[in-house]
Amino acid sequence: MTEKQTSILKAALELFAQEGFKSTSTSKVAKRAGVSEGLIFRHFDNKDGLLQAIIQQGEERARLLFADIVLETDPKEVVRKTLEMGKKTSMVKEEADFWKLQFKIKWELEQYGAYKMEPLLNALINAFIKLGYDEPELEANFLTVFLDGLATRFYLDKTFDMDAVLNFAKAKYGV
Amino acid sequence: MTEKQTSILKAALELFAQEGFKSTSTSKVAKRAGVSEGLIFRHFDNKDGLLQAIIQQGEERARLLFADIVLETDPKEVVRKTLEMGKKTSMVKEEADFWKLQFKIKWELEQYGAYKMEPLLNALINAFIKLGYDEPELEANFLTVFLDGLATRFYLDKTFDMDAVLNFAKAKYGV
Amino acid sequence: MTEKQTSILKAALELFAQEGFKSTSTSKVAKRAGVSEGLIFRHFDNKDGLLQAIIQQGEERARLLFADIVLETDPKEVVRKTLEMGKKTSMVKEEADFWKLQFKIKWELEQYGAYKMEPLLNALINAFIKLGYDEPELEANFLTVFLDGLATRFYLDKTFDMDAVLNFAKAKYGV
Amino acid sequence: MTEKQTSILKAALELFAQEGFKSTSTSKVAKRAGVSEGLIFRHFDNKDGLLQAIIQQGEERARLLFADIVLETDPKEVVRKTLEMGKKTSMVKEEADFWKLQFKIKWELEQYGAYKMEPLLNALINAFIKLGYDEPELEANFLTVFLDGLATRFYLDKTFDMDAVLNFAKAKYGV
DNA sequence: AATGAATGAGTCTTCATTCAT
DNA sequence: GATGAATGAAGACTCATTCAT
Repeated sequence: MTEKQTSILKAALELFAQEGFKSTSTSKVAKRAGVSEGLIFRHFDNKDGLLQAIIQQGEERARLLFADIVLETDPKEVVRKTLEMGKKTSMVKEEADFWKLQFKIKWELEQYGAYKMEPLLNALINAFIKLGYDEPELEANFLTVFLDGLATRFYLDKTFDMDAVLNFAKAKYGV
Repeated sequence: MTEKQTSILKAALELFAQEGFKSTSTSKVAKRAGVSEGLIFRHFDNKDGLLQAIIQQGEERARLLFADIVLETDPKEVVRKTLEMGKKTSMVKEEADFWKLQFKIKWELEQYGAYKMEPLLNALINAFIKLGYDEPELEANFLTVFLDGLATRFYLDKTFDMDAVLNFAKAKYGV
Repeated sequence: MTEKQTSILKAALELFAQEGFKSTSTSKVAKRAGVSEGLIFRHFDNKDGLLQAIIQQGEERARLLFADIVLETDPKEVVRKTLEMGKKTSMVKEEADFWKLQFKIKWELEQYGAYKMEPLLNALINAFIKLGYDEPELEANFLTVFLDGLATRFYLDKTFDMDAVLNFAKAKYGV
Repeated sequence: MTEKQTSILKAALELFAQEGFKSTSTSKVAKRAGVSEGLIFRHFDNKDGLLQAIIQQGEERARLLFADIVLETDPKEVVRKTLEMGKKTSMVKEEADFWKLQFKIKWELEQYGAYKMEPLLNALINAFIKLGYDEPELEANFLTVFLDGLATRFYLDKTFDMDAVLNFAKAKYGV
C-alpha cells in the first residue's frame, strides 16, 4: 500500500461518510487526496472497487474490535464491552467516520452482512448462558438489535443522549 | 392533488425506496409514472421538491400511525402496539416501501427528525409511569432505540427473524 | 426526423467518413452539427446507435442504387450500369462521403454484409446467362470482386485513374 | 532488435489486426507482449511510431513477396503467381494477420502506398507484353484492381469462396 | 396542464505519455 | 534497458433542469 493509495482511501472514507457513496464523485476524491483522478482507477479499478477496499478494511477493523470481546472470559465484561463498543468507536474522528460509513453503506447497498456479526453474537450467547439467562440466544439477538438502534440514533439524531441510554442499558444487564 | 401528481409521487416512492434517492433519475421516475419528465418539475419544482413531498407524506402517515397508539389508554396496549408497529407497517408492499424509504432517506440526508417521534415517546413515557417503571423516560427511550434497531435489521438483514425477537421483547415487557 | 436529427446524422457521416468511426468523438460530431452533445444520445442512444442509423440509411440507398440495375432488361445495360455504379456514386461530395464510409466501416467492423449485394449479384448472373457466358455465376462473382477492388483504389489511391481502368473493363465485357 | 522489441511488435500486430489501431490501447499491447507499458515508448517513441514500425516491416515483407514474382521469366508464371499471392499470404495465421492489418491500416489512414506495388505492376506489364496482350498496361492495372477486391472479400466476407473465383480468374488468363 | 426536444455541467472511465527509480 | 506509478486530457454517457409549443 503506497502513500498515495492510503491518501485516496482516506479521502474516499471521509467523503463517502459525509456525503454518501453515490453523491461523492471520483474527481472530488482525487482532489481531496491530492492525486490525479486516473490514479484512483489504476489502483482500485473503478469507483466500486474503491468502496470494496474500504469495506474490506472495515471487516478487518471489525475483527479487531470484536477480538477484545470474544476473548473475554468474564460474561459480565462481555456484555459491558459490547455495549460500550459504540462509544469506543466514536471517540476518534477518523474512526467515527469509518463506522458511520459502514452503516451508511448498508442502507445504500441494502446488504447487512450478518456474517460479520456472528463471532460477537456467539460470544454474547455464551455470556448469557454463563449468566443463567433463560433464553440466551434470543437475549443475544435482542442486544445486537438494540446496538443497531444505538448506532442509528448516535449517527443521525443530534439530540440523542447516548450516555444516558447506555448507562440505563448497562444497569438493566447489571454490568 | 391531480391523478398525474399522485402517480409521480408513487413512482418516485417506489424507485427511491428501491434504488435510493441519488441513484434514481427524474427520467426514470417520469417513465415509470407514465408522464413527461417536464411535468415533474412543473409540479415539484425540482428533484429535491419531489423528495420533500414524499417526506411530508411520511409525516402525515406517521401521525396517523401514532394516533392509534397515542390515544390508547391501557399502558400495556401502548407498549404492545408500539412493538408491533414494525410488523403492521410491513405487511402491504406499498407501505413497506414507504417506511423503508423513510429510513433510507434518514441515512442519505443524515436527518433523524426526532420531533416526529415525540408524540410516541410521550405516550410511552406515560405508559411506563402507569406501569410503575422506575425510570419511565429512559425506559421509553430505550424502547425507541430498540425499535430503530428492529427496522434496520428488518429492512437490511434477510436472515433476520423479526417475529422471534419481537415475541421475546413482548415477553420482556409482559405485554 | 427533426432538423437537428438530420444535422447530427450529416455531421457524423462527414466525420466518420473522414476520420473513421473510432477516431471521431461524439463531442466533435455535436460541435459540427451545432447541437449539444447530449442530444446525440437522446436521439441515437449511444455512439453505436448513431453509426447504425447511418448504416441503415446506407442499406436504403443501396437498394435505391441497385433498383435501377436490377430492373434493367437489356443484359449489356446491366453490366454497363454495374460498372459505372462507382462513378455515379462519387460525383456528389456528400454521396462520395457516404459510400466511402460504408467501406471504411466494413474494415473497422469486419462485416462485409454480403446479403446486401445479393440482388445485384442475381441481376448480373441473369445478364451473363442471357449474354451466353459459360459460367455466369462465376463471371458475376468475378465482376463484383473487381468492383470491390475499384472502390478500394478509388477511395485510397489518389494516383488511381479510374476512368481508364473502367473503360478497359467495359471494353472487355463489350458494353 | 532485442527480444522484447520483437514481442512488442508481434503483440501490436495481432491486436491492431484484430481490433484496429485506434481501438487497441498501448496498455493492452504491453500486457500481451509481457512488458511494461513504458518500454513501448522507449523503443518506439509513441503509439504512432509503433504503427510505423509495423508498416515498415510490411514494406520489407512485400518486397520479399514480390521478389519471387518479379524475378520470374515465364510470363504465364508471373500472372499465375500474382493471382495466387493472396492464397500464399493467408496460410499461416501470423502472416494472415499481417496482411489483413496492412489493409485495415490503409483504410484507417487512407494511404494506399501505390509505390509499393510498382515493381509488381511492372512485372505484370512485361508479362502481358510477352503474352501479346493488346493493352498490357491496362491489363496489368485491371489485374491489380481485381487483387485488391480479392483481398477485401477474403478478409471481410466470411461466405466468400476464394478458390472458386481464383480458379476462374486463372482460367480467364489461361494460367 | 402537459409534452418532449434541448442543454450544459458533470460522471465515471480510458488512454497515451512521462518520469523517478 | 526496464519498470510501474502517476498524470492530464479526452472519451462516452447521464442527468437535472429549461423552454417553446
